[in-house]
Amino acid sequence: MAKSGTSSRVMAEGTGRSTATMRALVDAAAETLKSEGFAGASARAIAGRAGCNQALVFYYFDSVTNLLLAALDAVSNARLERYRAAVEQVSSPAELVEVAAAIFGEDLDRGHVTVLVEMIAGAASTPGLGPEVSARMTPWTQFASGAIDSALGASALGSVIPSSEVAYGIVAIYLGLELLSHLDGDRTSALALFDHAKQLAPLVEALGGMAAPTRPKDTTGP
Amino acid sequence: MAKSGTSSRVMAEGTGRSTATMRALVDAAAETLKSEGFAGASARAIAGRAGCNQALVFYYFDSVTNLLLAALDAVSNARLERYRAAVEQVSSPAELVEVAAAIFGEDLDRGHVTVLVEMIAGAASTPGLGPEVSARMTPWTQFASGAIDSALGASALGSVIPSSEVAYGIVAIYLGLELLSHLDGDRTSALALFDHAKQLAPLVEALGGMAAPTRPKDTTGP
DNA sequence: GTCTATACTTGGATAGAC
DNA sequence: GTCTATCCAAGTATAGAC
Repeated sequence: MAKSGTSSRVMAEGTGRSTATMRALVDAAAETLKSEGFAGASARAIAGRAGCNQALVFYYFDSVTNLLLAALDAVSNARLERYRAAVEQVSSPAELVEVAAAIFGEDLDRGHVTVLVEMIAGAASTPGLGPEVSARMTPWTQFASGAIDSALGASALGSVIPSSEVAYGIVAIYLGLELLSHLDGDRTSALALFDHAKQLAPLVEALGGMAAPTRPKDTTGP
Repeated sequence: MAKSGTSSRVMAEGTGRSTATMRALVDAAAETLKSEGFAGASARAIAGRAGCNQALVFYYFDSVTNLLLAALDAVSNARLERYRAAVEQVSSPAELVEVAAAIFGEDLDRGHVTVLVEMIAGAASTPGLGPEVSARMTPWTQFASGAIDSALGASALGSVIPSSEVAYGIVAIYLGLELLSHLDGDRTSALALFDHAKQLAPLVEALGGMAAPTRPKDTTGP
């Protein structure tokens, strides 16, 4: 699943060219998934975009599928970090919706979620790919769950609807909005939804306050 | 876009065998999209499942893409009719969520939304397919919009959030839940969300009543 | 209408030169 | 490490026999 037996332990500097083309391939794989989709992400198409030879795909990753998974890892990890950093300074539902909308706007423009969606949909056609992609989804549902908990407080509406299930729904919305907005090249319809969600946030806050045992804005101080 | 120049005007009975295999191909195309995904839906795979020769795909539909679109049409229309019939007897938000959950459960089990999702995701890799698929999505957003209007009443929350935008979000959730639940073969997580939505429906009703100029359950009588 | 046969293209993957 | 050359499998699409 990892790599061939090449330069996996020498990641620091050493063979500068090798890791460079490796990264080029990973980047090109992500870009190809965005513009050509899973079915169009062939070794030749990816290598062509990376500016190198098709054989290098197999030299570095053993198979096209492995390369695509590496691309998924790269995009997923980078974005997860971005979301984490942004959500860290958030405490209220309204704020949470606001930053979520902003970063999701980036995702729509840059096509980050496309990579995810194409891999999920493409998993059906490649034996064994499903579990691999599925494993890479759990960090997202877990992250969403945690973000909801810390913004809403475990005591609030969380007692009515468990945050893990809400998180599942949030992730689903992300994927679905990506599918729709990518299909007709229109990100405004998707972002409009976030605007409305922002309007609804105070309502959630009020309801949470009613059910909760008086928990103020929670500044996670140790 | 339609067919070759074969038996398009003789659809009644006449050439019984021809329309039979045509339907077999359409059905097989849908099934192949469900189990093998867009990338695995080749003329050979589909014809094999239909129990006929690969060449018939091109005889009847000119191209694989056209056959896949025909399959999408068939599934989409059948399901739309199913939803319409069920939603007709609905007036309250709680009822709407309930029937939506029930039929969506069918969709998850039988893989109807998979066909849609695979075609949307696959559209990226086939030039010209995007607009075709997009055109087949609008009936769904329109239907959802209408269902929300008639269950909520144009006067209720509709003044805060336009039903067309909510409909966009609902369709997105359907697609996203399909992606997730299909990936890890678990429909319960998706259906649990509907259960919770049902619990929230009375709240929406109450809020709608507050904002609306006293509109009772609306039994669309002529 | 349906099948066989076939032409042509693309894609995954390997071997070996440099 | 990177490229060329190549093999082989699979796919689209057409022609023509039945």
